[in-house]
This record gives sequence, structure tokens and C-alpha cells, in this order.
Amino acid sequence: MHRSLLTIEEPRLFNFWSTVNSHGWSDLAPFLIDKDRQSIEVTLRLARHRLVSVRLSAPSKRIQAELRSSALLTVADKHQVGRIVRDFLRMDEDYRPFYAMVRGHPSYRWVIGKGAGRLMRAASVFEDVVKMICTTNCNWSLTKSMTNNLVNLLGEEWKGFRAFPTPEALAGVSEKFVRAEIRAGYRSPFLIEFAQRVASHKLDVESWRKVPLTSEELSKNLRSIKGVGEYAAGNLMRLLGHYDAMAFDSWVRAEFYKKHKNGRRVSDKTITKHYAEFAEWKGLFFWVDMTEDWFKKKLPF
DNA sequence: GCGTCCAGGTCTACC
DNA sequence: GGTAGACCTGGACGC
Repeated sequence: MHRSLLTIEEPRLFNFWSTVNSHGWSDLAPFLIDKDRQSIEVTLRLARHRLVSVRLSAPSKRIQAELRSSALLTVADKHQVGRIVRDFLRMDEDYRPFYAMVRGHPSYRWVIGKGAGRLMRAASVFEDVVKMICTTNCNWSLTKSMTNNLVNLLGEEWKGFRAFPTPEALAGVSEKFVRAEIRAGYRSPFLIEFAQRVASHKLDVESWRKVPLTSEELSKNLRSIKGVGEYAAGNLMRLLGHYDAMAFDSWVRAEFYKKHKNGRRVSDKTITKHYAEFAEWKGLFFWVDMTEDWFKKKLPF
């Protein structure tokens, strides 16, 4: 086993743990939080099929990455790890307009103090979409179970470390297997069809992080994936940098009713109107508003 | 132990 | 375009 270290400089207004805990992704395989060591671990699959285990911590204003790999990592390999980490922690995105708006609203100023606002994503768009489909119409424990099964049964393995399955791996199994072993139920044909479209290059989902699209175009692309409805598309859009997108589920609605309406139910249109002044950032304001308690009570860890 | 409900929804058929 | 009904799973709850 080869070990090496990598240091990643943090941008301004960035908080490692606020980003890691920005929503549930860090709780899903192949991510694994180690509370004792105050670190998060993930296994990544690099070019040339190299697997590398990455343990991330932020002891100072720098992120430290401990790498373990089967082969000695080249400079290019390490650069690739750095790029992937910076990408899933949203370190290179321009949040200045968002923080400028935050400064103008006293009830949101806590966001700056906590370094909140960056929503962690997975190492690939493919992984984000699969996981998002696995959050639909079920409780969180089932989402965890499905993603665990995907990683453990279909992810590439090296010395106990496992990466998220490739599109090819998921595309190559039967619906029967996904139903029986992954326990994905009716989502199974959706997951396989999506993986097949990606594996056959009919759908280039990874370009969605690179090529600028309008929110309308991106939404249309996402909704072309079976199993991705309004809720999943809205959440995925925010993971793709389109913060005008709203996304409603039973949890977030209940939080809004509790926080702003004394528990009284209102329509999604009314909720959207509540954040309308934030225009192209309204989806992100909505999310940080709904999760404010997490930062006050839960963090760090 | 068993039945029912529902959760970080979506699709399809029908109107 | 709006809506009812079906769809997997597993934990929580009431009995």
C-alpha cells in the first residue's frame, strides 16, 4: 500500500464541515465520516482504473488529504484527486453574489459566520443522480441501505475500500438483481435505464458540471431521466450550480410550515414567493433557511 | 406478531 | 394541465 499526502488551500468564506454537513450526502456510501478522527473518507476511481482512498480533514485553514493507493501515485494522479475534492466540495464556484445578498439580510448573516451555502456533491454527476433517485418516496434509512448495497455489491474494491459503481457496472446487471439485492424496488428499472444511457454515451451527464446551460435546458435534461421528477430535478439543479431551483419534499415543507407559518400548511407557490426576492439564488436561500438549526445545534458533527 | 401508515416522489392513464 | 392510483421498501406505531 502506498501512502501520500496532499494539501488543498481553502477559498475565502469556506468552511469544510459546514460544506460536508450541508445535506445528507456525507452520510451515504462511499463517504464515511469518522467522528473520532474528525475526518471524512471516500474511495475514488481515477483515470487508468486506479482506486485511491482519500481521508480528508481540516485541522487549520487548509484541507489535508491522506491518500492510500495500490500503486504509487503520479503527480497527475494527485492533481486529479485534488480536482475531484475541490469539485465535490464546491471550492471553485463563485459565491460572491450570494454572500453579498446574505450581508443585506440580518436574518441570514449567520450564513457568513458558519461558512454555509456550499452544497456538497458526489464525485460524479452519475453518482448524484443515482443517489437522488434513491432518496425518492422512502425514508432516509432506506436511501442509506440502497446506496450501501450499490457500493458493496457493484463498486470496484481494493483492500476493503470501495468506490461508487461505474455506469457500466450498474448498466450490466439485471432488474431482478437490483430489486432483490440492491432493494431498490420500483426504482430498479429507472436506475438501470439511466446507467445504460450514460454507459452508452447517449447521455453525457458529466458535461452538466462543465458546460453552461440555462436552468430551463438543465431541468429538461434532468426530467428526461425516468425516476427524476420535480423534487429530484430541483435538488440536482442546485448540485449543478443552478440556485434558482426550488425543491420540495415532505421534510422541507414541514420545516417551512414550522418556521414561518406556525405549523400551518401553505402551497409550494407561497413558499416560492417567500424567497422570490433572492431571484437566481432563491433555492439556496430556501435550503440554508431550512437547515439553520443544523448549523446552530449539530455542527461540528 | 400482525396490519397499517408513511417517508426527503414519480409515472401513467385518464379527463 | 390537473389528478387519481399504483408502485418497492422498511421503520414506526397501534392493537
